[in-house]
Amino acid sequence: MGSSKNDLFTSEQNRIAELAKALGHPARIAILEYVIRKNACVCGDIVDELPLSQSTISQHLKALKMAGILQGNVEGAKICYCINPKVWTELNTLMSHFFKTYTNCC
Amino acid sequence: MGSSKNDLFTSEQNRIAELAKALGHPARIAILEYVIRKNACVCGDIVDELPLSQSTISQHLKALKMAGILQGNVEGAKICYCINPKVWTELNTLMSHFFKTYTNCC
DNA sequence: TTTTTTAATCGTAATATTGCGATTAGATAA
DNA sequence: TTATCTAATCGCAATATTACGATTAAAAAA
Repeated sequence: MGSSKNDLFTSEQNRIAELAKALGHPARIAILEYVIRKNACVCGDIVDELPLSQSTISQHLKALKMAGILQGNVEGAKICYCINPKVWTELNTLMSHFFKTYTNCC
Repeated sequence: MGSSKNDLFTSEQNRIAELAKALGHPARIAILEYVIRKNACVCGDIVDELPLSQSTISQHLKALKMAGILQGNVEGAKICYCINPKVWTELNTLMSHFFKTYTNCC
């Protein structure tokens, strides 16, 4: 027990949940906002921007990369993070479709 | 340690993360889809619909209620769940605004 | 009344997440 | 070469999540 039973749900349900989960921490929202605000690939100065340790931020970056939302491109010793446009579109599409399925009833 | 440091982030960052986290499990997506598909307030037959135990579903319902996404209205012995329209709009607004902040750069 | 139904909560166990310091590996600089 | 910088990973601890059976409280039915 303790782990979620992903095999019981559709792949779309699992994918929405996976992407939402990746957004489910304020530090990861802050990271994405920062990467977007810089409007370019941003290297490890995220660490200077957020009040969290380097290892913690690296973990959050990993979570965002695992979901596919962020890309990391190696640039010498530094690594350049940016939004993965395809996954961003996927996220937008899945969410807005999900939102549209509801129209007031109560 | 172990708990997230919500006080380090803006209330908007925390709220987006809180709502996203509530969507961050396939069972909760399935619950919302079911409630929406019924296009009306739905009572506890969610338990018959999903392959999870009554107590587990009750926990997921609690998570959705805590985030405000679901409302539960007492109807005799049964409880009637439906989407909270205000929070649904809030969710839609926050997410679509968040999505719009990004335009391709890389 | 007693019985049944409904949904929340309790108790427990397994697993996941969050966070940080320390270490590591690879690239760059001196 | 050695030193430094960068970012991932390791190891650990605290806490949260997920899941289920059992119990509970309240309403409805018999």
